[in-house]
Amino acid sequence: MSPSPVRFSDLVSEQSRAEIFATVLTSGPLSRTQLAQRLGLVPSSVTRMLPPLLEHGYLHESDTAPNGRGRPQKMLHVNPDKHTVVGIKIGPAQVSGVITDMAANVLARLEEPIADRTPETALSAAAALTRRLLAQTPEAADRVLGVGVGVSGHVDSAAGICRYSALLDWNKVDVAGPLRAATGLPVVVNNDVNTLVVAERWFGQGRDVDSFAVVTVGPGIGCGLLLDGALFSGATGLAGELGHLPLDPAGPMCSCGRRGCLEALAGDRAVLRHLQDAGVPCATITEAMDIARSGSGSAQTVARSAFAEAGTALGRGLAGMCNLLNLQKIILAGEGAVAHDLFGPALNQALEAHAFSTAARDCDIHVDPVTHDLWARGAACLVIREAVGAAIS
Amino acid sequence: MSPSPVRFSDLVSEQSRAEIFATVLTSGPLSRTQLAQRLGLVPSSVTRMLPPLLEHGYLHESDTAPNGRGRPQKMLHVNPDKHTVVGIKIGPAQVSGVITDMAANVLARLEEPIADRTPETALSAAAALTRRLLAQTPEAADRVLGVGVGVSGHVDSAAGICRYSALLDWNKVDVAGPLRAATGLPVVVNNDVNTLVVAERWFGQGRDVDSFAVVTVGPGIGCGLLLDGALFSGATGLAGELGHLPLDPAGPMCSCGRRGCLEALAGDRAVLRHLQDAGVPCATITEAMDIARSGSGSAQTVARSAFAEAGTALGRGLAGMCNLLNLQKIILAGEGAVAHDLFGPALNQALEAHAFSTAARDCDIHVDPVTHDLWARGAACLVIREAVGAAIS
DNA sequence: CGCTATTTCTTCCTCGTGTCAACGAAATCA
DNA sequence: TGATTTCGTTGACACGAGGAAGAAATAGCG
Repeated sequence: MSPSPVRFSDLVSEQSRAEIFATVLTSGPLSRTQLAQRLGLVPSSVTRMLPPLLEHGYLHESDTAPNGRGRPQKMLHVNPDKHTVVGIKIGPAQVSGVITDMAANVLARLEEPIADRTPETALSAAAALTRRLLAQTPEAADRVLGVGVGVSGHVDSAAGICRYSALLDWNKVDVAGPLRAATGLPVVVNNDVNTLVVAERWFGQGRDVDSFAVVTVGPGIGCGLLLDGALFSGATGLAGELGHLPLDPAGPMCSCGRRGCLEALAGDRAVLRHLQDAGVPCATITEAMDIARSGSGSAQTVARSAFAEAGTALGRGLAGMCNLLNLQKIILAGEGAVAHDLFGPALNQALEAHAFSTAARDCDIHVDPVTHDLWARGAACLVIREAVGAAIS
Repeated sequence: MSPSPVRFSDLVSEQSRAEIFATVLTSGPLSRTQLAQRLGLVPSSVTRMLPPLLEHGYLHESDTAPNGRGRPQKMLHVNPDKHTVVGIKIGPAQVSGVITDMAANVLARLEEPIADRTPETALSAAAALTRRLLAQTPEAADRVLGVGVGVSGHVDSAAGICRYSALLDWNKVDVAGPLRAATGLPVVVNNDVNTLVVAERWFGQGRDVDSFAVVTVGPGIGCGLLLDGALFSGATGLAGELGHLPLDPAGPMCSCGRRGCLEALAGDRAVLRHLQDAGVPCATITEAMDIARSGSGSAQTVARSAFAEAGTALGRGLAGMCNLLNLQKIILAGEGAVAHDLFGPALNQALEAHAFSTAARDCDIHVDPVTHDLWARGAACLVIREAVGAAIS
């Protein structure tokens, strides 16, 4: 039942071929000349590299399109159906998965609540989900390159393990091993926000941006970094812990035990606490958004100021990050990003106020419309990235 | 009088030759086999690349040293006297310069107070200093590779201009142009802290560290970053503005006009303010150190707590940076680093308290004994780096 | 002393990838 | 129809890298 993995890397072994593929994949249809320019090569080099990619069907040539004067260009584009990829996101209450083609188009999606967040439960759910996804789309099953997994917390990507996750209460959990054994497929694991970074870099808002951050807003504040064109993980894979930036020595207690972390000031819990302190009954962040958007009277005022306060804290945190890293773009994602209408103005104001020199002006803030399978799609990108030899990202 | 610049890069044009030179330069004498291992090459490749470097005298071969059984190794080392380099640091009240050999050994040093900090005054002082340095060491003058300049503030290294410097009150000042015209030498400009980063990476504490920061403590808080082995400057060269990390919304006003920046909490001025508020008369930071170290009674207590408070703020700021970047090392430098005995314990405690997971344990804090020409020596390293094609750092 | 083992370095070959210059291909324009 | 323009290919060549094999220079040992 377990399909044999296709060795994409055998065909696209050389660095330059992988780069050609990656460039065509992310930068849409390109003529040979355009491709050469983008890669800093001379056209003849591109010509020499192409045959294997075309013969094996990784790239296609479209009909010639007249282009004013001169010989028309033959556009190259990837054949998205050549391979498929599975992406899995492991959350504390559910495991969600997608199967996508090479362009990260979702072909099928599944989701499964899990009874507890033990590694055994989560990983067997992930394996089951993978099997069901493959069974559901048999035409994709024999072309699967591998499985990408996004896990919240401190992930050692090379070893395929999760070192520590507060959200999942995991400690040194081997993720790649069990999944590889259960599915017979190559498995790539990374931090969940890093999967978003790769996805944005390849197919999203980070396509032509050399330095950006993806900041997820929700129960916690997460952050993934792409610096000078490369995913940045830090010395031990811990980079991006924006959520625990100390912002206020007199601030509220954070779940990590310290005072005034960004997460304690701008996470869901901070908004809810603000409402409760003001005597407005409210249990979930969705409810808080409803009150702020369409509530009435003082409850609405309180709710709005709760989100504004969170936005101010987030703005100060992002300003700190911009000061330190001089990013070109920050992409706000995650479940909480839908409340951007509520915290956005305060965020921008605080960012502008605390950013040094041109740091805020240099940095675009972009809100990514949160689709439900964004996480899993990001995880799928991990495998595509791995397959082309990390030529990009 | 102006010596003709030697085109080092013409001889060491190829990437790999530059890498060989850089590796021998920074990693001491190496045999061909060791060199190959370090560069991830096979020994024969090293053999093939060496002849031009040896012929032109950039590298020397020492006598064979018996090495137990087997053919003895012939060690390679750089010939530091092959070229010389000028390093200039432009400060608000003085310009200092050094002339060094290829190993950044200082051959001569000069310093000149400047009457005002206008670009004209500072740059003509820098040019004069360069001329005097070369006149002073005629044996070095005909072998000068170029001039490296370190300037505080926001520097566009590629364009050779200082975009903005609060300390110097400069705005879009062309630094490289006038100096090149006045000296007839190639000029490399960068942020002053970045020159320290390069120096540490090449000859100092960052030699084998892939991700570290140099944090300068003094009137202001500066920071230069080396991330994943490369100097990180950010999108517009502004990266490293650690000094204006917002740490306390209720904190004191910063010179930048905001409240609670790290610089306002941990810079020299913060310490002095603390003393003044407590009624201890004290004009300079050196005086404050004296009081804290060898003062008496309540004045000493106040001074000590002033430094401790600064250390706590710095620790919180560094914790934020560690959380975000998961650095392997932080090197404390700058004039204020000599007060490490006074603020160090508080710094470490705050760092440990606010760092997430293993971020603090993963990160060594190192204090660099501040030598007087550290800055200018760093600027000299800029040129060496440029000459070898930025093969390292 | 001569032999072998050992380590270092070199020589020679092939391969992959890049450039350059010249040519062929396919359209528009006159 | 032919000139022009742009795109792509072909073939000759350079160069860095790897691999196999051999030369160089030592220590140890009978």
